[in-house]
This record gives sequence, structure tokens and C-alpha cells, in this order.
Amino acid sequence: MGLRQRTSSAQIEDLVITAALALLEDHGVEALTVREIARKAGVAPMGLYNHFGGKLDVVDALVRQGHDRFAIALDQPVKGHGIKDRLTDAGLAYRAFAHANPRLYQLMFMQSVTGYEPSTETAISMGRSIQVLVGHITMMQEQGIIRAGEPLEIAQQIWSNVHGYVSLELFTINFAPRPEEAYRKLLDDLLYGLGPR
Amino acid sequence: MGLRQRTSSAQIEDLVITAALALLEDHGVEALTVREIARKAGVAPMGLYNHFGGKLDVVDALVRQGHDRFAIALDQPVKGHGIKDRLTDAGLAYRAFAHANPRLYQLMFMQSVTGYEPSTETAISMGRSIQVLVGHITMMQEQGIIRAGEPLEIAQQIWSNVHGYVSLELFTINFAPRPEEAYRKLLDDLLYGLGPR
DNA sequence: ATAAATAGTAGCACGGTGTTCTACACTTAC
DNA sequence: GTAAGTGTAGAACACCGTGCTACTATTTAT
Repeated sequence: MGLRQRTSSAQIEDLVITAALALLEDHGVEALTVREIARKAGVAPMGLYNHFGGKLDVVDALVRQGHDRFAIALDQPVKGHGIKDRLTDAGLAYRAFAHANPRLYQLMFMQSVTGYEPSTETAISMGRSIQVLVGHITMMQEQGIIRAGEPLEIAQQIWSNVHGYVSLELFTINFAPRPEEAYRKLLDDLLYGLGPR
Repeated sequence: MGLRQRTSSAQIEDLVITAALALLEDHGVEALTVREIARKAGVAPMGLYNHFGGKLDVVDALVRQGHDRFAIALDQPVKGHGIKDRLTDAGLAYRAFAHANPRLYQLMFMQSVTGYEPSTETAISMGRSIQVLVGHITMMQEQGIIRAGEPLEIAQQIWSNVHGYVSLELFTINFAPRPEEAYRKLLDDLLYGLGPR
């Protein structure tokens, strides 16, 4: 037997994920139904079961792709900025990503689809984002900008603060009059609190 | 016409909410179905529509009750502690509440039931919690423990940090080896970052 | 070129969901 | 005693995720 042509399959998987993402961002999680995704992707509902384990598996693929894009976004250095501003820039990129893909962000970090739990493969993708953060922290520790300590633990602190602000913001629980400015101040205080004492 | 006996109605509403809470914490959001809640409460499914607007309205009542209990938990002063430790104590109480009612917390602050959005009445209940925080902050500002600035904005910062850590923890995205200790350190750095410079 | 295997399709079916409707039983007020 | 109102049971509707079967088109092997 010769090599099977799988181009078609890969295309279909891509079509499905793209359709699901569009549906999610345009009409919310409630629009993420098997029939709707299939229709938008131009595929039979059964095709969704031929290429994926089911609806939650499609969601998982969507989330995994999201984490991959997310890790890249966090690692974009801003030209003209030194290492000193690495974390601030990453923090701004973090919020920008969440605002550009709010419902995807909810899917990735809040439990917005009932029954969904990330697969181990997706968890690994998620781990890459925090590794980017750890990289920034280690560099800044070497420069004496951030106090000594386990980088992973410090990364967790930073992530908590940033994720907390952004997720409350998406949930429209934000009492600050100027959210953008308040967020910058948050990043500032956060770095000060993590600085050498 | 005389006064209507409404004891029965109030009782039923209470039965429904209690049943829903038990179901939520014991079997997760997926178990929160109309038929299941009614069965557990010993009420006909229709009773749920007689006393509430529907399933999401029951959820809303559940969330509102949660916020009321939450605000009280955040305002419990720890005996022997001074004003200096008010925020730390509140932070610990915050996490304790989330750990005692993890799925309720998810319902209150993450969007764990599809289609649910808090009513304005519930939003007001939520506002009371942050008012408790604002109270603590104002007191600590007067003592010079916290830097000057809009208390509401500072409250938002604290809330972000604490909520972020707790929600990532509930989502099992915690890379710190000793979560309890890491959380105390987070509170410590947070207060330091908010202190006078 | 011809036959066989495979991938994708359509469409129905099943159990479960939120919600609504109708018919019946019970309690309460006058 | 009678009437109103409140709660019940149970069926019904439309939708959901999912699985099954039959059919078609395309690709592969000979």
C-alpha cells in the first residue's frame, strides 16, 4: 500500500477549527454547537466525529491553537525597549491578546464551556506560555531588577495578577474609571513589589 | 382580601436554592438541571417556573446568596490582629471561601454556566464585597500603611491579584510547589508594592 | 480501464436539556 | 359549601450531542 493522501483531512480539520473560532468570537460559546460548526465549515456534522473525538475535542484543538498563538504574542520584544521593560511589555501584550480574542481567552483560562477540561497535550501548550514568562524573569533577576527567588513562583504571582485583572475586566467587574491606566499602574506596583528590597 | 400566606412560597424558594447549591458543590455545574434541582428540592419542575424566572434565575439567586455570604466572610476581623493585618486577613479569608465553595466561586466570578449573566440586583450584592475591601484600604491609608490614591482603584488591584491566584488554582493551573505559602508571599509582595515609597 | 476500498455525505434516531401547556388535586378564604 | 388560587403530574416542543445506516464520490490497486 502506498502513502495515503491526507491533505484533505488536514484541510478539513483546519476548516473546522477556523469555523469554530469565528463562531465563538462572533456569537459566543452558546453558538458553539456541532451542527453550527459543521454548517459554517461546509462539512457534514459527522465529519466532526471522523476527524475529532467530538465537540469537546474540537474545543480542545481550538484552545491548544490559542495557547500556541498566545505564547508567541508574549514573546514579541518591543523594539527600542530593554530587558527592564520586558515584563511590562509582556503584560501589555497579555491584555491585548485577551481583548483581541475575549471569548477565546475565556475558553482558555476560565471554564466557559461546560464539561470541557484541557487535554494533557493542551496543558503542555499552556506550559509554554509560562516558560516565556520564566525566561523574562530569569533575565531580569540577573540584572538585579527582580529579587531572587524561584522564577516559577514569581511567574505564578505575575500571572495571577495579570490574569485576575483581565478576567475581571472581561466579566465587566471593573470599578476603575480608566481601565488602561489602572492596568499600567498595576503592572508598575507589581514590579515594584517584586523588586529587590 | 386579607393577607396571603406566603410562608410556603418563601420556603419553596429556599428549598430550591439549597438544593441547587448542594447539587452544584456535590456534582458540578453539569448536574444543575431543572429536573434534577426540582427532584432534590422535592418540588415539581414547574414549581421552578412559578417561583423563579427559569433555570438561570435560580442560578442568579444562588450567586446573589453567595455574594452576600462572601461579603460577610471578608469582613470578619481576626481577633488579636490590628488594622495592619486587615488586608492580609481578608486575603486569606477570600481564598478560604473559594476553597470551601469552589464551584460556587466559579459561578460567582467565572462564567461557568453558559448563558448566565448576573442581574443588576446581584451586581449590587457583589459591590458590597468590594466596599468591604475599600473600607479596609481607607483605614490603612490613614495609618500610612498603604500609599495615597483612589481606594477603589487600589481595591481593584488587590482583587485582581487575589482572584487571579485563586481562580488559576481552582483551574489547576498552579505551578508553585507549596500553594498556601506562595499565596502568603503573594499577599506580602502585593502589600509592599502598595505601600508608601 | 476496471474493480475495490475508502472518505465524506445525508438523514434519521436516541436520550437529554430548558421550557411551556394542559388537566387534576389540594389548601385556603369567604 | 363553594370558589379561588397554588402546587402537582405528565405530556409536548424544539434544540442539543451523539451514533447509526445507507448512499455517493473519490481515490487506490490491479
